[in-house]
Amino acid sequence: MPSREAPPFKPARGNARGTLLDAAHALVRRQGWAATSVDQLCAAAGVTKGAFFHHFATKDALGVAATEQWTERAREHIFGNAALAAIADPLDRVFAHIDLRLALIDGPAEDFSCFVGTVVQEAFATSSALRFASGASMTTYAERFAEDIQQAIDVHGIAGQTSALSLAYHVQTVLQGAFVLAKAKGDAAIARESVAHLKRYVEMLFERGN
Amino acid sequence: MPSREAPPFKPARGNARGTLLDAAHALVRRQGWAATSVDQLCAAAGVTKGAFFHHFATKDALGVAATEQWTERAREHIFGNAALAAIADPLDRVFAHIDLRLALIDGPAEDFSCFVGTVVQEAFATSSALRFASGASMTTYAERFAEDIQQAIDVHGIAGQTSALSLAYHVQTVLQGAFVLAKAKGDAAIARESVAHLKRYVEMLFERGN
DNA sequence: TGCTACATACCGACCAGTCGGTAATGTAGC
DNA sequence: GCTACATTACCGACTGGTCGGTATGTAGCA
Repeated sequence: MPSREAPPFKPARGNARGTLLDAAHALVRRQGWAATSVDQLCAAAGVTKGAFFHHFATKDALGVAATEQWTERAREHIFGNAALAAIADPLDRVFAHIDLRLALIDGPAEDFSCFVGTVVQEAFATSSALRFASGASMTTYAERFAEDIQQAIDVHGIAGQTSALSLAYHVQTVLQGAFVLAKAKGDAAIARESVAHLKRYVEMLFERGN
Repeated sequence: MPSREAPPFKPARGNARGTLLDAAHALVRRQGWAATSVDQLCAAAGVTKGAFFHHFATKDALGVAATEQWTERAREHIFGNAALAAIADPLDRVFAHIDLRLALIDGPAEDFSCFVGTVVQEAFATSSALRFASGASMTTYAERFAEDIQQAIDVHGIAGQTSALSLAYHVQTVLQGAFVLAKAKGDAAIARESVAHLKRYVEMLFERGN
């Protein structure tokens, strides 16, 4: 018999904040920002309302924190992907990036769609804090991706006067639009098809494939 | 003195339904579906709650009707555009279509963004009625646009094995994504840039321009 | 002892939806 | 062309429940 009694189902003190952010990512992607209540978030995270408002001053503040965490996770999973980062040729890396995003589009839309895009679609006009955080998230991703694209341009050249940053934003646009179409059609295939068009466009710009 | 007294500001019987649909298009595009309450819709339309539930059984039912009206309006404004329909060469018509969509992207996002995309982003998993209506709206637009694209392919040919319908959906994807990016960046310019990328892609597919 | 990390109970505002009623608009019979 | 009745369009007070947020208390750790 241990001197300590068995853990009496205490929900582990100290991680309420992180659990709430995870719950936000899951619930908001499924049912949107406004339709997700603080009570629902607390129930999903297994914490009480007191814990919620201990960590976040308002629901909006949680949204901002969840957006920042989402951005950080995206950086880790996509730009931190070891196999992808190991690719020497920057253009190969750009295509591998697109292929990675394509591969992630599978199953129900609530699992692959973007938390940030969902939030900003609803809140851009009514919450400047959420609008600003969402804009920063998109900018961070695009600027980081533009670095790879610029390297590819430097090595291989590109058709027309396309800028790396503009192309990076276009990739984001296609992904965000693909999520919307997938939700409307109830099918991820339509989203993958659009990303395939996008990939072909980039191939054409770099005069590769064909 | 007329025998009839002056009209005592009666809000014109018989158009409550249409006014509510217009209010829905405006309010939902600005603040999203869930954040738009029935009371707000009534206030904006200048009708009472009694009128609302006389015409629509539920809030969802109004959403379905507003989606159908949105689809019809899009058909009129875009495919019914006289100058566009008069273009003889189908490929010219396809480019004029894209240019028209590009020209509409101006001012605040709540004025050019898509009602259907906004609704389905929030409601796809929680309201099958709204999901279905949104899917039908997107399908209607894409299938109609694909007719023009198919004619262009028949006349001019196209690179690769691209299908007209797939390309039509891709155009829609880029537009929907452009609306999301415009909201996040607080700037329509980023949306126009993506549509410019899209136009260049179509030009390359049809080996035109450059 | 004092601070952090919660929990519990509660608040007024607002939510979608209901319901009994009224006024305008057909419509059928004579 | 007038009455009787049916139908449609609309009104607004009301309901049970949920909303975001607050006030106060407490358990665990330094």
